[in-house]
Amino acid sequence: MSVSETERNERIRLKLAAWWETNARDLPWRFGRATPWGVLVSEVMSQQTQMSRVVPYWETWMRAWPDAAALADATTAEVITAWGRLGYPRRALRLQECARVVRDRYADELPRTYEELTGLPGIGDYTASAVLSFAFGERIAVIDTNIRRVLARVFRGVESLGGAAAPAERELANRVLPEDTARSVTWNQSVMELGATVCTAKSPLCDDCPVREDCAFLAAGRPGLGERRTRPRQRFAGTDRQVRGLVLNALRGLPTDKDASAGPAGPAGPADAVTGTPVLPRADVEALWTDHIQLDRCIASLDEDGLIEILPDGGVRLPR
DNA sequence: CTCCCGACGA
DNA sequence: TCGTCCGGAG
Repeated sequence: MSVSETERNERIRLKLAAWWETNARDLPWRFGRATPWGVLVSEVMSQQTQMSRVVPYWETWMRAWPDAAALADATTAEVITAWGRLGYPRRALRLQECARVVRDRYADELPRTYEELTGLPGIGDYTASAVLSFAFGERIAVIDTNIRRVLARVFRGVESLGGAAAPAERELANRVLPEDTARSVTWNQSVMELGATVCTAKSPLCDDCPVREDCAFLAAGRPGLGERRTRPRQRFAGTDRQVRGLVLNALRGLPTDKDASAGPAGPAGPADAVTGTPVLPRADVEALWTDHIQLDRCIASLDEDGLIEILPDGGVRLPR
């Protein structure tokens, strides 16, 4: 790295750090207010889900299950219900599996190596790196869609392309990561935050950007702005994802025994005699979606995922 | 319609 | 490396 390049990087780092001080969103798991486990939960909830939607779920979740051991002891039905409408409910299943591994294999203490973290259910490259940086304060380059976009724009003057992070992108991320450990954490957080709130994909707010004077992308006239960088997202309407969501949403809405005993007598629906888990009868299942071929395919896939259980009479329920 | 702090299996 | 998995906001 040349002297001038080093100086430029340092200038950018200082501006971002100052910007972070006054512009960081006050998320409840930031600024040392959450345990490493709490940070991990926030990262899992944030996978493909906006922070603004995550915050209330995280608050409720952490009150119910403050640590891995508590989550490990919950029933799967409770976990799926608490996941609510965050989307991608398999994440909730994996998070509980993760909690059980942490409790059983790691004595309820989150491991702090990349290899061990990525070995946990639902924890991939991004989440492992984020936990190491944000929860444990280790020096490691965090690579997510926001950071890839910001680094590509500021340092290379181009839009980041879709697909997996290329080796060149990882090299760049490691090259510009501050040597000082504490500064590397602030760097990761500030670059990510800039990408989420200012240096957005389609319409970046360059006038409000703290590094607009140093940005290669802006200097080049923002070539190819808004160019599709990620692979096209699957549409939603009419897909299996929508149908699966309908089924789970119906199951989440069923009154439980707690509702019956606590509140104004809600109609306690049909429940399994042994477990007490509320059951959605086959007739109610069929009322959810007219295409029964697709519906049954989704019921089967939900069962395979462990998100529901199918009873002999065709009714379904959340797993215990 | 696209986008949002991805992970996983085929 | 690609397809799948949710849902809401802009």
